[in-house]
Amino acid sequence: MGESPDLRELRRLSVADEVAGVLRLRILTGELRPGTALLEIPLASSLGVSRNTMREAMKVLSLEGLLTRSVHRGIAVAELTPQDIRDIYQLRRMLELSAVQAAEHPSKDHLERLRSLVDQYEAAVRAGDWTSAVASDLQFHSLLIRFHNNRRLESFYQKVLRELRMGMVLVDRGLDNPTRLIRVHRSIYQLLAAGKLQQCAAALAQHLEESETRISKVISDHAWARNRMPGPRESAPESKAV
Amino acid sequence: MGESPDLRELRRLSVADEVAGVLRLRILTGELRPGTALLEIPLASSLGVSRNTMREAMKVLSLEGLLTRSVHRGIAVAELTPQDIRDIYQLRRMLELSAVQAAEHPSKDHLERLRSLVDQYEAAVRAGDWTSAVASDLQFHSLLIRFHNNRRLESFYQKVLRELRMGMVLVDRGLDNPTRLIRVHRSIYQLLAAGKLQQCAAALAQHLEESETRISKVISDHAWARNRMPGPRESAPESKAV
DNA sequence: TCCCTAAGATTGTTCAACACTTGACAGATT
DNA sequence: AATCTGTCAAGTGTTGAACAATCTTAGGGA
Repeated sequence: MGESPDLRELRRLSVADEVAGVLRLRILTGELRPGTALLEIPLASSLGVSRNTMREAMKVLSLEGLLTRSVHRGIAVAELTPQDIRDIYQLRRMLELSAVQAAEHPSKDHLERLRSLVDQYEAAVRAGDWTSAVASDLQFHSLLIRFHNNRRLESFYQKVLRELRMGMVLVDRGLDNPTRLIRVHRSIYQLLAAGKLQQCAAALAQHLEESETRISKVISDHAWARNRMPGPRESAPESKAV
Repeated sequence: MGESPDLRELRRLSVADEVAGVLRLRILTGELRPGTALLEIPLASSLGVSRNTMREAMKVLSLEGLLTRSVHRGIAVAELTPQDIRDIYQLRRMLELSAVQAAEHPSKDHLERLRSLVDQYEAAVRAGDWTSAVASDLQFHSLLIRFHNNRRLESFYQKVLRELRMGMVLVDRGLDNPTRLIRVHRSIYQLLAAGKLQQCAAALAQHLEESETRISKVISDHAWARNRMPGPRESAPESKAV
């Protein structure tokens, strides 16, 4: 297929990975809704890549838990069940709270980045750009995990939050009081920067609690259209025996 | 390539996933040593599959962290750095200890499975089957995580332990005192079953400490053959920006 | 010796074909 | 009418061959 013959910027990424990136974005922004079936050939040609490349990209996303594949039946954008929400928030509590409590000597750089994300979040909310607000929100929380100083944990946590983000984008548009969340984030940041780690953890815990309540309510309300695919639905990503 | 025309047992797995399974096993048993370069075409034809299928399988394993790929330069079995060991054991402490402490009301079935793995471990050690011993060992620890009752966490943890297992198989053949580890495992199990969770956690903590010391010593000793690939080596699995 | 270039090898990507599953539909059977 | 069965189309799973892009290596020239 005819490509733009640019050598944009010495790409270090394979086309397949770029395609995975494009799809990931479309899923996370809600442009591709959960449950949507994805056909290999139309999707591949719409992006100007071959079917094999598209398959590689889809393999990536299905391992990330953003797509679910059942053999010979097709691929669809993953859907979050109430159980998924419960799992994810249990992990958030476990990992974010202990991260904050481990933040004895935060680096200037790290704090600065957190503050910047609070600002971005505020700007996005005020601008009404909900997709971008959700992104800043989750990036903020993801950055908290960095206090554990463990790359594996960080990449796992980003994967977890990506799954959540997929649900949040659809969910929170009609949020009653978004400016309140700005204050909450800012206060979490300030307590952290002031070294009041226990208070910070407490604030964070309450924030997570409210967040889970809100999203799990909406998710279970949306459980109407989920009556197809009666087969046993695996909520965890593809995996093999050890 | 000529296949066996059997319909063995209505396979629910794609060939690509089966191939991934074969390679995973070869890596985890140490048949494929860390650092080994993998060529697509020879490997594919040796398993009787096409190159595309082999690529899909390799994509899976590289996302699992068992293979490292650098564009246009090839794929190799991943190597554990001392930093990796540190990360992994930090996670093990964080997740296994809290799991044990959460085991207030263990199910009969769960306890039974743990006990069975202790037995398997003992049998493997006595039989001198080190590969299988390592497998039982890590399965035991992986099963501890189940007390968290969180599928995402469980599948993440299995991935982490797989990375570790790759290193352990090469490492521990000349272990000075393997029967001592049998006693340690058994005592961890017994404390758990007796509900003495704090003592159990303490024993587990010490066990992990010794284990880390032992393996990190051997890993850093083995750091001689690691002088190729001077480029920036990513130890975390492939990932994209959020 | 050092730099440059060309050749070879290997990966990245595309294309076209075929086999196999699945789901749906139409006709036959009761 | 309801159910069963065979057929068929759509879509995925897999293959094999080709070409493009890139890295590595070996020579050749200064």
